[in-house]
Parts: sequence; C-alpha cells; structure tokens
Amino acid sequence: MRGMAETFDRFAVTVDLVILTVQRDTLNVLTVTRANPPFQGRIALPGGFVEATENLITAAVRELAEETGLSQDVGHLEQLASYGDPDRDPRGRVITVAYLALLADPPAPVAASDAADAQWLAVEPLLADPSALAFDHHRILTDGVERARSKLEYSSLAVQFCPTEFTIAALRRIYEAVWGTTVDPRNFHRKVTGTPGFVVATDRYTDGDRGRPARLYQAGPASQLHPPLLRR
Amino acid sequence: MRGMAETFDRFAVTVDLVILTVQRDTLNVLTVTRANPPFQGRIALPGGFVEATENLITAAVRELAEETGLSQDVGHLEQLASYGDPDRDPRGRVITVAYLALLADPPAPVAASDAADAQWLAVEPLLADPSALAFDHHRILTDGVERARSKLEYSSLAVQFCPTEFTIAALRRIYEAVWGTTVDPRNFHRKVTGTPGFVVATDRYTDGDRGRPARLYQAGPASQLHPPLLRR
DNA sequence: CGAATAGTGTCTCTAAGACATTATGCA
DNA sequence: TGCATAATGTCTTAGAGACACTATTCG
Repeated sequence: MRGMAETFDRFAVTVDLVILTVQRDTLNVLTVTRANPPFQGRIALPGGFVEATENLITAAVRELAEETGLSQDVGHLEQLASYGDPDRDPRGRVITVAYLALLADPPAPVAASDAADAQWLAVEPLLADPSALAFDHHRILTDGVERARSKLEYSSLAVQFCPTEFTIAALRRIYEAVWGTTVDPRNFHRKVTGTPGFVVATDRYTDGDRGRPARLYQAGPASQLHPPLLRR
Repeated sequence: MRGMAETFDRFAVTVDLVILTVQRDTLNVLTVTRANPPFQGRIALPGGFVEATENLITAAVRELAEETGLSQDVGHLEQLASYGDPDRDPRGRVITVAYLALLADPPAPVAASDAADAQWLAVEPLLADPSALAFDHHRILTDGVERARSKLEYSSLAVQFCPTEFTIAALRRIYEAVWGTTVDPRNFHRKVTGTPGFVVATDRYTDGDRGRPARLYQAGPASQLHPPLLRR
C-alpha cells in the first residue's frame, strides 16, 4: 500500500486484554475459559475481534465492558503491544493488539457470550507456568505485568487499583502486591504524602475496627512521579 | 476467533519505522518521499506490508534493511505501538505496527523500490508541524521520539547512537541532541563512568586535532541504568 | 603562550534507607 | 491495660546539581 501496484495479504485482528486488579493483597488477572477449539477448556486472556469500522482503543473498551460490565471511565486502559507470529493461532494468521487495564473494586466477572467462564486468578502462578494460558498469552501476561510494575515506579498509576478514597497503607499494599516485594511503611508514607499532587488528604478516616483509624486520601492531579519511586 | 461461529473482518497490516540517528549533534529521522497516491510527493515514514508467513519483527528488520542496507545486528530495534484508526489510510482499513530503530553511523539512505526518495531530516521541525508527514505519521514520530527520550533515562540505549568506540563527550552530545537540552559535562562524566557496565574504557585516544585527546570507550554489558539518568 | 577540549575535585542539598517512638482506636 | 494499626521523627548515606580547577593537545 506504500506502492499500489504490489499485492498484500490480509490478517484477522483481535484485541486481547490484560485486566489486573489487587484483591486481598494479591495481584489478579481476569481470565476466561475457552468454550471452543482450539485450546477448548483452557484458560486465556479475554479478547475478541476488532470490527470493521472501530478503532483499536474502542475495541478494547468494548471488550472490557463485555467482560466486566465496566464503562471506559473506570480505571486505566492503555495499549501494551502487538503480537503477530504466524503460528500464534493454529487457525490462521491473527494479529492481536494487547491492552493493559488496571481496575479497582472489580465486579464479579461476566461470562461473555464467547467464553464458557470468566474468573479472577492470581498472577504469580500463571507467570510461573508458561503453559498455563492458551496461545501466546503467557507472553502477553508477562509483558503486561512488567509494564504495570515499571509504571508504578514513575507514575501515579497505583491509585487506579484503589477505590475513590483509600488509606496510605492500602496504597502501599498495592505496590507490594504488584511488585511482589515489601515496602517500608514509614518511608513510603513520607514519599507519597511528600510528592505534590500524588494524593490529596480528605478530612475523613476509616472506622478503626482494629488499631488507630487511618486518614482517607483521594487520587491527586499528578500523573508522573519525579523523582520516581524505585523498586529495590 | 474466540468463538469460531462469528464472522470477522480482515485488515491489511503494515510495519512503519521510526529510524533515528544523531548527525552533527542533531536528532534525525529517516523519511521517504511517497511515489504514489495518496499523499503522493509528501514525506512519510518508511514502511511496508507484512508478508503472509513473516512475523512482525522480521518484517521490521526486512524493511530496515531495504531502506538502509543495514543488517539486523546493527543498532537497536524495538516495537513501538500499533495504530489502527479506521480512517488513517484513505484507501481502506490498514493497521500499522510501528517500530523504533536507533542507528549509529547511518549509511546514505537507499531509495527502496516503492519510495521516490529517502532522506534524513531533522526531527525538531517535523515535530513542530503536525501536517509535515503523511497519514498519522506525525503521531507515530512523536511517540517514537518520546520513547527514545525516556529510554535514555533508565537504559544504556544511548550507546546505540554511537560507533563502536566513542568519547564521553560524544555520548553526552547524544543525550543533548535527543533530549534537546544541555547536560553538565562534569556530572555526566561522573555518572557515566561511575555506573558499572555502562561503558568500558579502552587504552586508545582520539587524535587531538584541537584540545586534549579524549579517551575512547566502548559499550558495556549493562542494559539498565540504576539509578536512572533523569532529564531535568 | 593562548585557545580549545578533556578530565578531576569539592561543596551543597535532596531524598532514600534504616531505624524508634508516639498516637489513637478497640477489647 | 494490652493489642493493633497509623503517623511522625531522626540519623546516615547515596547521589544529583552546581561549581572551579588542572591536564593535554594544537597553533
């Protein structure tokens, strides 16, 4: 198409989603159980075909809504990468554009029409088993998790995993769950509250069912963290 | 294709390349002048169709070789992002997967069969004029330059812009050209030589045609910079 | 010598890392 | 009172920023 005379092939195009949440201090990903061959009965990342007149992000938003019932304004959605090895799908040539979504307060997953079942699974065992997911979805998941991990360092994206109001300790547990490390509570509190625009204090507190009530914060206007909050 | 019963559309798929070099302390990008409609006579990023049995990176390597004559082992090549708005190409639905290439010692560009002309252009004026490039290539170039700029911060990628042996001052001018800023020579020297594995000193020196001869270095084994070398 | 460029040294200040202590709720 | 969790404070150290000086070549 850079030269009209030449011929070219056409490809099926899908979007696949790496939808991450943190539940009970564990990083989870939304998976579907495949209803049809190939890989029937195996788990995979949710996804679907891009329609003829739809742009890529719209397709990702649509698939996200179909799988979770969430509108596009909740959480965070960004393009991750594309995968197009000729043999990545046994049925033919399929290019997939993967998107990364970060959600707070995940709803119970909705089994979409083309999936036998949808469920949240812990990320760690899936990363440890390269054959746990169908297609090349292990690679896509690996890339998505690494993207999320590195973005937590230099952006305020972690608040996307939190509800509207959250405590500093809850935000810290997000970092710990995504990174798989521990973070010093005192230094973290200093860094987060000392970075302008990262979080905004409210005048409300948690109900201290145990321990001292914690102040509630909201996401601030800053999107970048400078200097970053680096992993060890 | 997550459900075989459903129908799906097919798309043309191209790879487009953001090929960057630094020449005479200026960040340059390789462009082609389009030989055919649409945008005939306008400049664009080089690219071409993905073939039926070829994976994406192979297509990018092939296009890079066609445009520059360089083999894949020279410089750096990574996937940037994909662009697929329905109206991005007036001839129909085309998804493009953009790749970012960083080269040292660029050869004279080779006019590929489908391009009337190929030339290196300074990046800055192209960024300043959103209509300078055909298609959505201004957006792709913007994303590519921003990727290169941010990668210089936390990786040793800048050495990809340098020949095998280079001086610290030459490496510093790479940073200045890509970032469009000035960098303190003394602090830069301390940072670069003090980061293990970033550069390796040789026992050779430049011919001091003017001033004191400078020691020559080679790229070291480190790929990540920790802590990073941040822009101001 | 003077000009030009390379390389090193020093001081300051910001911020991270590693701790202990105090504050505020509940049983 | 004891326990649990939240919040703040202090000391040390690594490293960035801002600077001045010395070194080595050329004409």
